[in-house]
Amino acid sequence: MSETDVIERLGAFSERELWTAKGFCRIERALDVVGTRSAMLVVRELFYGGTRFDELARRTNLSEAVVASRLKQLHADGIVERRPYQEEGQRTRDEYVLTDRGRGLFPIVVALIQWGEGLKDDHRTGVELVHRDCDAPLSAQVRCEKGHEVPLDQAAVRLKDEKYVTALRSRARKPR
Amino acid sequence: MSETDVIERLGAFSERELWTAKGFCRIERALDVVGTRSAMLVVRELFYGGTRFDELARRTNLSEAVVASRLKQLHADGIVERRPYQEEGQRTRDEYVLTDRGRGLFPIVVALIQWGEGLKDDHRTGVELVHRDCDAPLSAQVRCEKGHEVPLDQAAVRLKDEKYVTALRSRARKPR
DNA sequence: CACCTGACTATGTTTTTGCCAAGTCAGGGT
DNA sequence: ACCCTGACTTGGCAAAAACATAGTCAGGTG
Repeated sequence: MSETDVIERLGAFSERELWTAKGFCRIERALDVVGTRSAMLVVRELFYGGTRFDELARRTNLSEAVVASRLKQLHADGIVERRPYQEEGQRTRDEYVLTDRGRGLFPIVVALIQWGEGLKDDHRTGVELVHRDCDAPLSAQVRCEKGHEVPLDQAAVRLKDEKYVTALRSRARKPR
Repeated sequence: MSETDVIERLGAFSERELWTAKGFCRIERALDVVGTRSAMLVVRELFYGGTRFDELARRTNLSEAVVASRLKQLHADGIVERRPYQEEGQRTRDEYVLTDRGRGLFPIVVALIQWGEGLKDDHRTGVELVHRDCDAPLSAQVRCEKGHEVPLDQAAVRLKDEKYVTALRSRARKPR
C-alpha cells in the first residue's frame, strides 16, 4: 500500500500539521442536509420514485413524525418541492418531487448503494442499479472535467481561498 | 420536470404499492458504517492524509472519545487498519490507514464534497478537488460498466433476488 | 524506579434523533 | 352541518450520538 493512497493536500496548508478542512470543506454542509440515516433513507425512496407521504413512510419504515420532519427540512433546503395532486373522488394532497438540487444527490445515492453492496456482510440480498438502455451495472466514478478517470492517488485538494484562511489563522493566534 | 426523473423500478415489485427496498438495499449497511456525521468526518480526514490519532481529533474538531470510538468501529468494519510507527526518541504508536474497503469510499466522499460545494449557502469558502495531472476539477459521475454516462432518467433498479423477496412477502401476509 | 505523555477509557451530561400515541386540521363527501 | 381521513403536529420518552472531565495505562526516558 502506497503513501499516496490519499488525496494529496496542495497549497500553503499542505503540511500535515497545518492542514485543516474544518470549517472550510462543504462536506459538513452536505452532512447538515443529508447526514442523518433517516434523511438519507427518505432521499433514497424519492430517487426510487416515491412521492407520497404514506408511501415514503411505508418504504423507509420510519415513523410518520420523522418522515414529516425530514420532508419539511428537505423542502426548506430546496431538495424537494411540494406539488399538489388529486386522485378522483379524493381531496387535493401534496406529493414530494426532487428538485434540480435534489437530483444532484444522485451520485451520492449510487455511490452509497454501490459501496454497501460490496460489503456483503449482512443478511440483505441487495439491489442492482443498471443503465436501462444497455442493462450494464451502474457505479459512481471519480472523473475530472477532462474526462479522465481519476484514481485516489491522482487526486488533490486545496482550500479555495487560502488568503482568507491565512488571515483567519493569523487572527486566531493573537488572543492566546 | 419529467416523471422519469427518478430511478425506474424494474421487476415484480416495480409497482409503487409493492415496491420496497427496505431490508434489501445495502445503502442501509453503508449507513450503519459511515452514516454518522462523526464517522464521515473522520473518514474525510483519512482521505486527506490524516493518520494519527491527535491530528484526526484536531482536524475533525470532535472529542477524543468520539474519534477513538469511531476509529475502533472503522477498524472493526475493515475500513482502516492500524499500523505501528515510531518517531525517533518516542515510543511506538499506531497510525490509521485506509484499507481497500476504506478507499472504496472515495466516490462517496467526492460526491458529498461536490454536492456540498454546489450549495454555497453558508459561510464556508470551500475546497476544490482536482486531478493532479491536469488540474481539472473532480466530480463523481454515474456511469455504467459499458462506460456510458448515465443520467438519472436512464437509471433503473431491481431487487437482486425477487424469488426470495416473493417468498418473504408470502410468509409475511399469512399471520395477519 | 519514577515520571511523562499520548492514546485511549469511563462516567455523567447534553444534544440530537427517532418512536409512540394521541391530537389537530382541513378538504371533500354525504 | 357533520363526518371521514390523510397529513401532519405535539408531548413525552427512549436511544443514539456527542461532549466534558477525569482517570488509566503503557512505552519510553532519565
